[in-house]
Amino acid sequence: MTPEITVLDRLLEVSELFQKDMARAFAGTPLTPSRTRLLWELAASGPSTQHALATRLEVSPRNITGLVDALEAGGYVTRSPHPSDRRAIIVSLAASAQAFMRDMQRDHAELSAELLGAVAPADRAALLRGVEAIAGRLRELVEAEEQRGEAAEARAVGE
Amino acid sequence: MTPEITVLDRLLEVSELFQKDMARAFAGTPLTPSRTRLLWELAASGPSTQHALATRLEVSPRNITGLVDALEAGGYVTRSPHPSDRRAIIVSLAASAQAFMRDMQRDHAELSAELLGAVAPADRAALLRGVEAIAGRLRELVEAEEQRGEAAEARAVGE
DNA sequence: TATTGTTATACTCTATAACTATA
DNA sequence: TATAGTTATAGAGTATAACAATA
Repeated sequence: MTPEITVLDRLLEVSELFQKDMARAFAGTPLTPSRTRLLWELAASGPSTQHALATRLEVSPRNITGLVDALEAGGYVTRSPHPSDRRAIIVSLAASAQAFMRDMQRDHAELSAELLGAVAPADRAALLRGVEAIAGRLRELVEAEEQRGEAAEARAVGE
Repeated sequence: MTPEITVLDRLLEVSELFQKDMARAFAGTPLTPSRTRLLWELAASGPSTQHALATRLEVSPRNITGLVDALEAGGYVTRSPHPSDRRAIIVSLAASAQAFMRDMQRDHAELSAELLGAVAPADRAALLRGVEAIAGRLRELVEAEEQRGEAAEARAVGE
């Protein structure tokens, strides 16, 4: 009774291969998956406080301190004072990192196109719809889990 | 010029959500993604030496030592001497973990079915073909990268 | 009193290198 | 001489808790 290989397994394999590819691409640089993720977030949302980054990336503020420390040391980001709140720090992409992120985005788009190109043209629309449906359903399931978890926590606190 | 959301992005999102779901499911247990991965490997391939696990999971033998230490302490696996090679150690799933893994496989299969169920029946065949094609192409790309890397290493050693 | 970021501490994952016991 | 696993060491990601400066 060997378990069947399912669509889900293939999706997870794609993600694993993708991460392997990234790791190889960034070997020899100070960029790690977590740091790269922070750079993507900065590229997408613009200069942000560390607190905002922690919230959006769903990690602890302490964790952001470490990631920003490393990225700042590598010249990828800069820290500057918040104009009105002297407790806060604004993290921005360094000028060179902006060009770097544009390259990353271009490479990512090219890879996406390359992979979609491997799919039979007649299958592409259904593939897109199908993946969208799977992502949507999984989002629902995870959200339901989260709410159940929060409810349990609230009960525990209330006791 | 906001980057488009692509099939690849959706695939990566699915993987991220899946991992989030796993993390939630294993909260409060000593099971982490790496340890769970080792358990899956043992369930799939049967009792194995640590060296074999290191090779198949593509991590260092030292890393396996730590993972097996934790899993052994948690009662998930047992270490026993190799029958003919006194250097080697055989790692096996503990009896309780065998039942546990059957449950995991069942849950995984149910989740896969649930997600495929969210896809319009008419789209399913094309989805399967499409995801297979993407995984295949990405496998090729990563393999090509690997070989280029090895060639470069060989040149460096030869110098 | 609440919030922002940091220091302190701890655990996990991971790797390389040196070492022990065995092959 | 080569291999299996461990000890030693180190860097990275992550979390919580305590604390300083500011709101």
